[in-house]
Amino acid sequence: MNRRRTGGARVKATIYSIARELDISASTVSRAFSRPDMVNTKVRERILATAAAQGYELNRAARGLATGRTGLIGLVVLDITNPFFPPLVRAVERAASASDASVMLLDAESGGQKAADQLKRLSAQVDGLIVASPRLATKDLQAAVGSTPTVLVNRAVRGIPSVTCDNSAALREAGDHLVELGHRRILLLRGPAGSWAASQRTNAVRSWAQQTSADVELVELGPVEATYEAGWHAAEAIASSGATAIMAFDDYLACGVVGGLDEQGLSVPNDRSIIGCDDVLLARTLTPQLSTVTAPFEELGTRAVTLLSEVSAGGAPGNQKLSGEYAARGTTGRV
Amino acid sequence: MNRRRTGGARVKATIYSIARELDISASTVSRAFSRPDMVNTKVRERILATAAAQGYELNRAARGLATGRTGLIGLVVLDITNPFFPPLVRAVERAASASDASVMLLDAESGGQKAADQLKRLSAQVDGLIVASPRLATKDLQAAVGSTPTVLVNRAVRGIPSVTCDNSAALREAGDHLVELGHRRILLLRGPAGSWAASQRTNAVRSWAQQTSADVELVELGPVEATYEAGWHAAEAIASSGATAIMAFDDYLACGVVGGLDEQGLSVPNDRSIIGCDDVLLARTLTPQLSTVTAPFEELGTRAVTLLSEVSAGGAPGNQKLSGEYAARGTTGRV
DNA sequence: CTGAAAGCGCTTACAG
DNA sequence: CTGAAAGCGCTTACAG
Repeated sequence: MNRRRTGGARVKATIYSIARELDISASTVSRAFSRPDMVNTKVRERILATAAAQGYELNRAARGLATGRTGLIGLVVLDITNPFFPPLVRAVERAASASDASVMLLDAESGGQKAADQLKRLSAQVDGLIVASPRLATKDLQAAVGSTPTVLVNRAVRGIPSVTCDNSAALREAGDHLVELGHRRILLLRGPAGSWAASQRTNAVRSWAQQTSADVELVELGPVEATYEAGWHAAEAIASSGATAIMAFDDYLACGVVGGLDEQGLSVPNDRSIIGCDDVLLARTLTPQLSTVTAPFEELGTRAVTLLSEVSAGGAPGNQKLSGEYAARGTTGRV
Repeated sequence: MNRRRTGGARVKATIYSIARELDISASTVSRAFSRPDMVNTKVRERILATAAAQGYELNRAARGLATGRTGLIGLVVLDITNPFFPPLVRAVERAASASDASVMLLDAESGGQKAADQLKRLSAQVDGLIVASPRLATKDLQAAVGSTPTVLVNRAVRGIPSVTCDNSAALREAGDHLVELGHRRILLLRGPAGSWAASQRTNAVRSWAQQTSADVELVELGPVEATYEAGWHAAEAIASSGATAIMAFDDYLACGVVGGLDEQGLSVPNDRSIIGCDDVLLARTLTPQLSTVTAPFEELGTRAVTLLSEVSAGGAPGNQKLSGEYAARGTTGRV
């Protein structure tokens, strides 16, 4: 057996290969990485140097086995293809890597039993779960999650910490803005049935409509899927509803409505005004730009990661509420 | 110490806890999961039953340590926020989970040294890497990847297998379509400097322009970033270029141009025609829908995963070329 | 088909 | 500050 050795040993670098080369114990090498202040500075430096020379990379699976912590965060999204999720994924990824964790992504593809099974499998491999998958049935969720620390995004389930976005103030403001612009008959295009966010937003708009001093008439349409197509198809009914302004569940849906209204020969904001929610990429690429309620993606992600580490540490944090802000842009005009 | 025991043992389920309960060896339990046909059917059934009863989930990190394969695929994307990536991520995720692997996501956030470091770290934790990050410097890429099996998406680097999309035929077709519609002065809005896909597409359009029998004059603008804003800002120059049609590097950029042209008082397709590339979500949500060259996301993802497993198995597959198709939609009209 | 045993690459309590 | 040793939860060659 003629092992090729060029310069350093060409064997796989481990704490042992480093220890051998330096003639010290593997324990010390291990400590140099896991608890650097426990080892002599000189020694540590030599370890780091030969680690670099050998191209050593810590094997996280092995560490995970020894410590019981994998350094992995499972991130479950409803549908990565929905423009709401990419900015959230990015924020979570950033926050995770800041705390030296990596993220395993699971695209739940709209929930269903398969998603529940995959979630169950995932939950066993990670330190914690961040779930942004509003459609997963609560029971499946609880069952799949088991005892894995979990935090929910934009959804509240009894007993599971969450970070949610309270848009009621912003939606009020949005409604008031429409009133100022002279709108009186306003259509609320409700989001998906069973979506926590959808019912929150619906309630917020309803209560605004009831409490406003103006003589507002709220027409409701839905529930509908939160997709462009759904919005597009709703446009006909919207056009004939007599409403001059639309408050849509989210931007994605709102963009579809704008497209569909165009098909009906109606232009925004001249013929109709519309307001979305979330401020996703589509909101900015729409011409004119969509008036909307912004979602603080960056913070949603950061807080989710922070909450998760609190749960992992044994805490029982409550629900964190962030809030969106109304941004009047190009799709709201005088009646 | 009063351990609570309700029904089954409340200890963590492992192959040992199952073995103990069934009074068999852990080896057999292990085989029941890793190589089921090696164990007696009856025995296997009992194992599976008590595993379910105990809520056992295989610890993949432990398996990984033992086998040297983690069951993890690292997926590196340039920028998850760019609409090109979500469909790709989804396709990869699907294909991975079909072969019982999970994906670890790394958002390279436009490359840079940080991304290279993160990649290096990631590469040590996964069985293989799928890299869709055109900006990562080739050297960094090669260094970070080391000996980890890797496949590139939409980029070709000597010595690394890849799956790319050859759009030249579709771009020719797109060009011909513009000519048919009466366009003669056509502006090529080039993508980012250093992007492999951008140079491919640029070359394809140039060679089409040279070879076409029509009297086409190709005006070039760029390189520019592939973002909405970049497209938007390019619109002024485009408007004054005298070109009646634009072929843009990708859809994202094209949508920005449409927005910017609108700002210039120019409408699409009446005043200008435009064609994008990739067929991302934005292409469909634009009003009118964007004429574009479609990218076969699903296949891109599937093939990448397949290629990766070939590399892991010791093969040295070459580059796989898929191809896009021209889809004439609403943004191309008569001059 | 099954079991005993060694090993994967770390960590960490314990003893120095 | 350092080392020897046990252990994390699996897999697998080897012997039966």
